[in-house]
Order: sequence, then structure tokens, then C-alpha cells
Amino acid sequence: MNELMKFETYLRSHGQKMTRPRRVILEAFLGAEGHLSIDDILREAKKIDPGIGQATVFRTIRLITSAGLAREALQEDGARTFEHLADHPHHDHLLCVGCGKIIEFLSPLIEQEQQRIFVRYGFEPRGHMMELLGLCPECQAKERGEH
Amino acid sequence: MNELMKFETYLRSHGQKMTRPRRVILEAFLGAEGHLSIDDILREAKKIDPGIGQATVFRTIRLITSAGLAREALQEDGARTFEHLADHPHHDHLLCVGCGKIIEFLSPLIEQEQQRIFVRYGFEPRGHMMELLGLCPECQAKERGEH
DNA sequence: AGTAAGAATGATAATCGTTATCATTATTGT
DNA sequence: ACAATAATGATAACGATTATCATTCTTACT
Repeated sequence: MNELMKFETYLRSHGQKMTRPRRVILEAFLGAEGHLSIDDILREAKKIDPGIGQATVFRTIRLITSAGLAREALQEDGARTFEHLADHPHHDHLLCVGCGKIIEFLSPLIEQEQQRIFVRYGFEPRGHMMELLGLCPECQAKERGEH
Repeated sequence: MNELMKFETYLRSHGQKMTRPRRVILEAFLGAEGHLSIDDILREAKKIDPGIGQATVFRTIRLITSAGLAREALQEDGARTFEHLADHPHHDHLLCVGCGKIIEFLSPLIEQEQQRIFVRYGFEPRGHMMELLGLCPECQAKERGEH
């Protein structure tokens, strides 16, 4: 089942309609990689259909996220960003506080332990957000050089 | 060494001054528990000195966080929140997406693995943020009852 | 296919958190 | 005590997000 069909299924099951703007925004979003702000997505969507409005991107990204096709990533420069989950295995982020570089990693051990924690507290898992913050080797070197 | 002294040390070593508003805001912040928004802190600070301004709370919380006496927590209702680190061992959060309840937990296994990841990528650790999102037992029951 | 009912859209205004500005006040080293 | 300079608080400015609303699109029903 592809992403468009998943989205359509989600919409139907929630009494909502599949429309052209929603299709365009989903297509634009899936076609770009990385952490995208609303305006990034709007820009991509306008390439397909210049008539798309910003408000609809806000509304549609919320739906796409609720449908489980995207998740919110870090805030970057005050604006929320999103990344889609198609053809992109689950991962967490290691962020350099110096230059903003983002490294993706996956730790099966951590994933496993998170499941245990959900079970311990009787929670039904709905997702997680994990960001490690540090200084990358390059920025460490830069910092040493300047002292 | 208490928090006030740590803050004063931090300020001096960064060429900044210890002032009455900064003392008041730190005291108000330390005196409250949980995740506090800027306006929460402002409210507490005004109880001690009604003359405190919101802008100074924004500025001072940034300093307190840089000094390592607080860390940013989840965004709640669009506003950033902070929690102080005094007499409060390090922990992560398990958040119920239904009712907003927050459970604190600590997993030495995860902490250990995070260190390994920093080392693997040559990063100098600066902190981390981990939030598990799920549905608590009560909200699960509520959801089952409504269907 | 045609149509009525209601949802979705896009432009715009409104809101709200955060940051910048600036005249006044407080702090510090001498 | 004083001069130099940083900090403050009020307010304006800004930017992201949400609400509003007239118009347009979808859908279910005929």
C-alpha cells in the first residue's frame, strides 16, 4: 500500500475528503528529503500547483502527521519541521549545537529499552522523540583553535 | 555550592553582572517544580518583586539554562517550558498524548548507550532530550469505553 | 448527469510567543 | 562618590501559527 492510499484511507476513516491540494502537498512532501518547514513544503507544492495556499499546508501537514506518514522533527530557527516516514527507516538524531549538522542513527538497544518502559508504565506506545545534543569534531577543532 | 553561587560564578566568568532581578527570577524558578513556561516563572517572580518584567525573564532563563542550572523541556501549548536541575536527578519523560500527564523515568541503560553514540561519532556531549509519547492506562480505558 | 449539503480552500486578519529597541536605572571598578 | 557600562522594563516589531470567511470543490443522493 503506497503513501497516497494510506493517506486516503486515513481521511476516509476520519470523515474527511481527499482533495487535489491535499494530494499535491503530500506528493511535494514525499518528494523532498530531510527536515522540512511549512514554507519548504509550500515552496515544493507551488512547483506542482502554484495555487496552493500556506494555510492549507499547515492543515494538511497536521493530517499527514496524524495519519502516521510523517513526524515532527526538531524546531529549526523557531519554525517546526517535519520529515516523512516513507522509505526511510526509523532513526533518531544527533545534532551539533555548533553548526547545526544532523546525524541520523539507530540504536536497537535504545528502541528495545523504550518498549520496556512503555510496558512498565502500562502505556500504549505512540512514538518518541530523541535528540542528542553535542559538539561535532569539526566544531571542537574550531573552538580549540580560537582559544 | 548552592545554585545562586553557581549562577553568580557563571555570570562573572562570562563578564555579566549579578543583579536583583536575576536573583529574584532564579529564586522564583527554583522555588517551583515541574515544567514552567516563561509566564509561569514571571508570575512567581512577581510575587517576590512585582516590578519584574517579562523581557527580563526571557533573558534570565536563557542565562540560567546556559549556566547548566535548567534545561528546556517539552513545548506545551506552543510555549517553551523549562525545569530546574536543583535537587532533581536527571530523568527523561513519558508523556500521555491523551491527558498530558508526565511521568519521569530514568534508564541507566539508555544513558549509557547515548554516551556510546556520542563517542562513536566523536561528539562532545552537551545534553539530550528524550520524550516517549503514549497513551496512559486511564486514557486507554476512556478510549475503549467511548467506542 | 444534476443538485443540494457540507467540507475544504486560499486570502487575510488575528493571536501569541519571542526578540529588538531604547530611554532610564543599577552595578562595578576606580 | 563617580564614570563607564551593563541591565532593566515598557513597548514596538517580528514571525510562526491559527481563526475567519466568502468562494470553490466533493460527495452522496436523485
